[in-house]
Amino acid sequence: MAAHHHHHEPKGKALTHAAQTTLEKAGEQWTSMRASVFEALAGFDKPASAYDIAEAVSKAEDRRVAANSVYRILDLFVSANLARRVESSNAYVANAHPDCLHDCIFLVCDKCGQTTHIDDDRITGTVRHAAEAAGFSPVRPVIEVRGTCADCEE
Amino acid sequence: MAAHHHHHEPKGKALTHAAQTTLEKAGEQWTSMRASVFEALAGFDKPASAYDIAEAVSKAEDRRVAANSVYRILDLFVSANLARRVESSNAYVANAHPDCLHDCIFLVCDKCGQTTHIDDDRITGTVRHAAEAAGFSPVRPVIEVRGTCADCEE
DNA sequence: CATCAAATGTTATGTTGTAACATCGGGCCG
DNA sequence: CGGCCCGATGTTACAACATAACATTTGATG
Repeated sequence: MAAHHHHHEPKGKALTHAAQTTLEKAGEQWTSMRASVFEALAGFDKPASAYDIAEAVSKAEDRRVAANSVYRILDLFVSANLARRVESSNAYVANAHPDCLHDCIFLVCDKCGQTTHIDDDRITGTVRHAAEAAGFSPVRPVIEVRGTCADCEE
Repeated sequence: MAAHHHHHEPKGKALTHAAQTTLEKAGEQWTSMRASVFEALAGFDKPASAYDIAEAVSKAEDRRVAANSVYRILDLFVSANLARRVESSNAYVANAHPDCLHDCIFLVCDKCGQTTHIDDDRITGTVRHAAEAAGFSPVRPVIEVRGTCADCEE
C-alpha cells in the first residue's frame, strides 16, 4: 500500500452511508439502533466514551439506552473498521474511511481532548515489522501520542 | 542518542537500589511504603494493575493497603521513570533502567499477557517527529503492539 | 403460523481511577 | 520540650469504564 494517499472527509449522510455499506458488506445488519449509535458517535467532535454515546442516544431517542448495548455495537464497529478505539482515552471515534484499512496514529491533546489522526504507513510499518521480528503475529499496533495541540499552546 | 545500546537487566536488590537512587535524585523520599510497592511491582512477571499491587502489598505486609495509596505511588513512579504504564492494559511495569530515558515500545500478548518491550529510538523518533510536525508539543508517544507472542502461537 | 437466530433490553456486578478529608510522623523553630 | 508545618499515608466514598448472564423482541424463513 502506498505510504500516502488523499482523502476528502465524508460528513453527515455520506459518512453514514459509507458506514452502512461497509457494515453490510461485512455481512452484518445496519439496524436502527446501530444507525443511532453511529450518528451519535459521528456527532462528537472528539473521542467519546461508551457512556457519552449512551447518553447521547438516550437523549436523541428519549428513552433509556444502557451502556451495555452501546458497548456491543461499538465492539462491532471497531471490528468492522467503522470506528476506532483510542486506548489511552478509553474512547471511540468514527472512522471516516471504513473501507480503507490503516493502522493509524492518534494525536491526543491532554488539555482540550481534541484528537486528530495521522495515517503514515511508513511509521506503522516499521512498528509492525519490529513486533513481527520479535515473534509477534498477528499484530495490531496501538500508536497514540499524548501532548498539547497547537491551539492549546500559547 | 544512539539508536541502540546494550543493557543487562538488573534484578532484585540491584534493581531496587537503582530505583531508590533515581527517586532520591529526583528529590523524592524512598519510604518503606514506596519500597513495598516497588518490590511488589517488580515481583510480577507481567504488567500488574494497581489493584494487583495493592493486593500483593497487603499480603506481604499482612495489613490492608488501599488501591488509592498504590495509585499515588505508581503515579510518582511513572513520573520519575521508575515505572511505566501500559495504556492498552491499564497496568504498570517496573522500569529496569530508571536512569535512562526512553520512549519505549511494548509488545503485549493478548493470549498470555506477557509484555516485552523494545527500545528503538529510530521508530519512536519518527513518531515524535510526526506529532511535532502536526503542531504538538510536548509529546509523549504511546506505542504498544497487541498481538500473539511466539510462545502462544503453535 | 411456528420456529429459530440475531439483536437488543435489563439487571447485576466487576474493574479501574479519583476526590476529599483525616491521621501520622518527622523536621524545624521558638 | 512543645507547638507547628508539611509530606506521606490511611480511610471512605464515589465516579467512570467494562462485562456477564439472562430475558425479551424482532424479523427472516419454512
